[in-house]
Amino acid sequence: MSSPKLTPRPLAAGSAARVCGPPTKPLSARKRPRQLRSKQMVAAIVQAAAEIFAELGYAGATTNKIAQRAGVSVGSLYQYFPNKDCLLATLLEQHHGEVHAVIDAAIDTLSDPATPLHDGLHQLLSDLLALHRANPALTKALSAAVLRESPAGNAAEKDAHHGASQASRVSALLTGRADVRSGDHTAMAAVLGQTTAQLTRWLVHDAPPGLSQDALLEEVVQLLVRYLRTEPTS
Amino acid sequence: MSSPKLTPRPLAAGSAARVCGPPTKPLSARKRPRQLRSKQMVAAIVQAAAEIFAELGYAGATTNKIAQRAGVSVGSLYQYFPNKDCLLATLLEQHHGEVHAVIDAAIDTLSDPATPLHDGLHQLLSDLLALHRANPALTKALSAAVLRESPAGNAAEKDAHHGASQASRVSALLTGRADVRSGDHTAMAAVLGQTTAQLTRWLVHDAPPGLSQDALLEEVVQLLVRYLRTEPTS
DNA sequence: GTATGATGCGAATGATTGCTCGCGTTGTCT
DNA sequence: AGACAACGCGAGCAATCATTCGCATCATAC
Repeated sequence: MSSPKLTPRPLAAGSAARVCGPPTKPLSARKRPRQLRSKQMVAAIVQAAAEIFAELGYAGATTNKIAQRAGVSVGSLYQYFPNKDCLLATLLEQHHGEVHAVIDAAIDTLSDPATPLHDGLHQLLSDLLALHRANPALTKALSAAVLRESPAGNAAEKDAHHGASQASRVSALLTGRADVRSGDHTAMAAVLGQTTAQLTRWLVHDAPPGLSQDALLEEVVQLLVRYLRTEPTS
Repeated sequence: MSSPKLTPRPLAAGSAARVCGPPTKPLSARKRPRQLRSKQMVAAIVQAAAEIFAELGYAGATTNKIAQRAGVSVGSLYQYFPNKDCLLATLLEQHHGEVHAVIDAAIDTLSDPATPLHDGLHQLLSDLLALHRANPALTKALSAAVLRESPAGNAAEKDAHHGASQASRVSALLTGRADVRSGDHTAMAAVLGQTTAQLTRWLVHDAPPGLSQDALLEEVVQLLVRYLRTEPTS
């Protein structure tokens, strides 16, 4: 449906800037943009892909539509992106980069013992929310696409890698703060991370009607703060 | 890609037991199984659809493969299911039914003030986990399919409806229990529900390696209990 | 200025798929 | 037995899509 099967798709991988489709052997890399116009073209294609994926979702998007929106021909698109999945991988990588930046900032903020847990988490959640709200349709499409199997192998790996490193930083953070209760900080960091990620998505994409976003955001912050803080007395 | 566009797919909706594709006008219902063999056939098709969706995901599944697995012809399949989406809708409805049953049971359990918050929530989480573990691949495929737009319109509606009724029951439950802190119980019920749903999926499908499932389950229970309970002192 | 490779193009290819249609079978009623 | 309807079949239609290929155009080195 979207990958090499018999004869007409023996091609493999490489992307605008890196390899991308790592499944099979013949890892023939794709061309890299050298001249100015081709770099602009790649940028236009990525932008168009973001729009089309946002509008139609991964399944509904077609490489022809993306090329058309970008104002280039399909052939040109395939000159820099070996296949549709690589477009997705590029977008995913970009988005993950933004998310990780926000998280890193939050980790830094909370590394200062003077920052109240509540404030740091509130800041994190609002930043994440703002990020998703900048283009809700795209983030939704990306989340959906990630769920399919074999989305974009190496983007997932890269994300998992960075994610793991962040998880250990968070774990250390928890251990370092006096206002965080003791416990298995590794597990707590994992729960914290997932809860943040999942509930952020929820707030942006399926906000329950009739409840204020701000109120819900504060509820989520409460959820996290109460989970982490040392009991007032106990 | 999967729905009527020009001329060759003017058909509309109806399912093995109910209408299913509510988008356009000509709501010509599908045949209903009357004789025994046709009922068996419908059951076989549903079973095969569950297997194929689980193995290949929604996108990878084809009606021909499903029919083949069920040991019937495509034509027969289309006699009872107007389109691929209806197969998904049927599976979704079935799964939602199971989930809601578990939740209802938990609500009942927790309605008894003698049941500790922790125990009731632990029970809920483990039941949900068991449910997902019964067929992880299928539940994963279903979650992924739901994320696409226009998955199966009326299954989503039905679920939303039942979900809303459960949310208000949970809200009342929170208000009724002495060990639950005061606050916006409507919002809290929403957060509670989402957290439960999302983290359950996480535990089943992306369990972080190196951490015991039981330990993580207990962490999630802690997350919820600490969120809800009245502060030991304050 | 002209040779050479990078760049760009888009019609065409080959495969896949959702779904229909005409015909043969089985079950039921009388 | 005869007749009618429910049932079941699967080749094939019409459409969609990812991807390719041969050719035209641009940039640059000489």
